[in-house]
Amino acid sequence: MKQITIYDIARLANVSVATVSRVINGTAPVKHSTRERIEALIQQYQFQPNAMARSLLKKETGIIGIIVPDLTNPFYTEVLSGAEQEALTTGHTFLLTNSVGDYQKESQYLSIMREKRVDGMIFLGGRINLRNGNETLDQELIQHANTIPTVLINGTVKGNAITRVATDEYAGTCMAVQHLIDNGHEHIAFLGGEMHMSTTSNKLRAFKKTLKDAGLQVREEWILPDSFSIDSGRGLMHKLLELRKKPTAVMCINDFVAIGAIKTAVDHGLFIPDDMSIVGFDDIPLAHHFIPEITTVSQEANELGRTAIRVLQKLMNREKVKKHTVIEPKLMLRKSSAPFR
Amino acid sequence: MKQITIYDIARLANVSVATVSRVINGTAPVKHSTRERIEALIQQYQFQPNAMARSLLKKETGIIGIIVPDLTNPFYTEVLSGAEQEALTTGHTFLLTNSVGDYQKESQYLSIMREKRVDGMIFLGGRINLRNGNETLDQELIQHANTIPTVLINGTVKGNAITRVATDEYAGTCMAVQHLIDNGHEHIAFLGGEMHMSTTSNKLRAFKKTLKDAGLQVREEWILPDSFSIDSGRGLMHKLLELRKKPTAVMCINDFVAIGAIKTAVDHGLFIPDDMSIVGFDDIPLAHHFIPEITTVSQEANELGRTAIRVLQKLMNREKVKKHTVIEPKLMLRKSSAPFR
DNA sequence: ATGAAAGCGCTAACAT
DNA sequence: ATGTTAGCGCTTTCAT
Repeated sequence: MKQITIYDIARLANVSVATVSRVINGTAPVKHSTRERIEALIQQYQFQPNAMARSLLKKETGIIGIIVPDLTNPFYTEVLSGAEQEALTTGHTFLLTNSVGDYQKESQYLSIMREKRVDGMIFLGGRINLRNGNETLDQELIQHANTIPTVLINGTVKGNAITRVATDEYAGTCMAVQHLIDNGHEHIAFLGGEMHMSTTSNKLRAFKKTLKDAGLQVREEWILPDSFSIDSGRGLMHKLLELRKKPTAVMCINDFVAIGAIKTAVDHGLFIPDDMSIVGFDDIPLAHHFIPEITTVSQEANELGRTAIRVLQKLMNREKVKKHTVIEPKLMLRKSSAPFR
Repeated sequence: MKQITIYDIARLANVSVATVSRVINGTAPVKHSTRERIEALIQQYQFQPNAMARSLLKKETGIIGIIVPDLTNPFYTEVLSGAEQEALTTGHTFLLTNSVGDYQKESQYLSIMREKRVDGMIFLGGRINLRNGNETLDQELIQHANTIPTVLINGTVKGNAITRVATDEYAGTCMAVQHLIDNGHEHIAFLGGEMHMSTTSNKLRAFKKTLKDAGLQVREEWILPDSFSIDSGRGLMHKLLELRKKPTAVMCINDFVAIGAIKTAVDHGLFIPDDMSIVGFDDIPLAHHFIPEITTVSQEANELGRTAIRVLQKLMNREKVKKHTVIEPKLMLRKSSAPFR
């Protein structure tokens, strides 16, 4: 099954490879008759130029490398989907890798991207979400970003050395907590997240600040980090319901935790939102299909992905870009939150 | 930012490029001292061989092309995730494209895969799920599959000309419907799906057959195709509830439709499963987190992805493979179905 | 309008 | 153990 090359076409058409190249790329005028002869041959033999060979000298691959931490998380796939739509406009395709948040895999994939000479890179999750960063990991990433145009989504590295696009999680959390306060809630808990992740500390800071500004007390026993999963939400709500003094509203680190929390609350005979208001974060598609529909903060995931690619495209064109693009979150008022009483 | 090449390293180490190539690939013994010298240089300059150049003569890219119809659909990402894990074992990376079920995009992406000389291809959705196929589209795909090892997931082309891996949707549907019958339901509806898709006709055939074998009547007004979305499920349940004679159980084309159906039913004051049993298909992660947890047929999406890659790996190694690998579905008994009355 | 030939960065015979 | 060299399939001067 030998692949047919430009030489084969040239020989069959009785022209040089240069001429064939010209008709393929339209880089120079070619006599009508010979052009037609060549085009017919290309059609007939289903000839497709070898992108490797071309990339080798053009130094462009048309590929954007993407590193995501979890392909089954709807938030990331939504970002991916937006990015894909935008990348289409410049004909770029994705080399996709799934790091599972494993730093070693991230390193491995960074190498692969370099070897394959991707035109640009998008990085999500993992090392760029560490609360205190990690010198070595950051250095490695920065070095890659020096060779390959790179955009970080919802994260950063030491010294904010790499271009990034991010939702304003702090503002988003403030909006959500304020919404609860405006509804008369004075006893509000915070559920989920891992303390060593920047997301968690950002949201928690916003949470505390908003309570304080409203003159409300921050009760440490109502601040329960753990992780980001539905199961985590279930367990945490369990803990909350065992407390002597219970909150009337709960802010969750994300929609998964909110779903878990609601499930457990419902299992315990509570009515949501009548007995307790619960709000999430992310606005995954499921959030507005769940029963009850979940009040949450939209990260505009699709837009986040699109924007990241737009910024990356500029970067690849050597245009000037803002080091930091902020996407404003939106509060999505739905059915899992209600006025107190 | 000129990329450093093997020539640069060779010059700096006072050896020939061949020697450098040898230490990089370990293809021949190199004197300890020179090896160390070279390795140090590689480290120092962060040299990474250009995969394009290598691929050009090895005729291997280490890339598997994937065409999916919808990146935001949890079923597909679950398949993708399984595939990714398996591909990792042979160091393959994914060139991912999102066809949105658009045949023209599929064609475009097929071309890209050819140009980029991917080592293999996985194809999901779109043209391979057409009930009656499409001569031209099939021909195109078959032609590509002749050059590039290709595996179809849950679909086929004319004459089953391409290797495929698929869930037994027919058997899965039979299991689910039989489960309803075993629970005393005699009035069962079928919701969702588009009639021109093979999935729909396969499941519908199974549905009718199972009812008939149980001596039950198939009522055409209870067979309501439409599409595969949550909104579709909502609309269809709406229609169902307007009927004079209502079913006591519903088989849905997939979990999305089931979710929509449940939502509408609940909105209308029905209790699920007490007033009506509803079962889905796919077992997306959400299915067992929904309230109520949804009885459904697991497609073993992760396993489906893994298997497809395993088959593809054999294909790429020119090993002999079965033209058709079947994945057996599993019935997941949960809370959205219950005995009649 | 077309052709000849150099070169992109690497590997693998073939020599030494 | 190491070097020389011929490609891999293409684009792009530079000639003609």
